[in-house]
Amino acid sequence: MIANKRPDSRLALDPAGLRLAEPSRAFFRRATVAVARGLVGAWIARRWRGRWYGGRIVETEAYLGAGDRAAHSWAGRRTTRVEPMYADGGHLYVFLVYGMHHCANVVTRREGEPEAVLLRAAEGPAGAPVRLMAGPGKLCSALGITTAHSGLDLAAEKSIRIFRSRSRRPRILSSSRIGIDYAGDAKNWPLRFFDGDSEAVSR
DNA sequence: CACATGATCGCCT
DNA sequence: GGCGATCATGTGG
Repeated sequence: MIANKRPDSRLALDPAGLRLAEPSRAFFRRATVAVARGLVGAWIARRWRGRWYGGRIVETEAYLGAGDRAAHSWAGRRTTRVEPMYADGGHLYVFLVYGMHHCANVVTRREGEPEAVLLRAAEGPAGAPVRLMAGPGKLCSALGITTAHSGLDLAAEKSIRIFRSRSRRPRILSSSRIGIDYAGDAKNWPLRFFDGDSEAVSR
């Protein structure tokens, strides 16, 4: 068990409400764009001291590996930090940006194929501030996710999990990705996906 | 409302 | 030594 940052208590979930189809390894191994779309509307949940906390994902971005200038694995870059991106689909890749904010990614494809989906925003359960997780750094902060969780296997570990929702499919819109002006032509690729009806999408 | 800035550190050149 | 897959706060129009 990883005993670090505590999740925001307002994100407490009823475990009974988490009886949703849990993505299998095969779900994460699919094409990265398919996973990025499939994660919009899914739930991310973390268990801390025996209780569950989490939210419904409303915004994601796909990062396509060695050929994607915006990806940390661009040109085959492989450092200790990025290593989890090279793991099998379903692992977690967490990194620190600007020296203070964490960003959580779900690794896709197979071992040796460094692609991932950035979790950019989520909305908490009823009662939680709508924009508490409206941004990748805020999402990690609210759930207490840090680099200590990087490399964790979502399909095997029990502390952080992804659940697919049974409710209505969201109206998914797309756009170019945020904050990657340095990425050349890749900056215009339509790899950001979000729930067009959510108030928790980042701005 | 639209910028502009500071915080803070690991990775890359 | 520069800058980033960010965010909160401050200024000015």
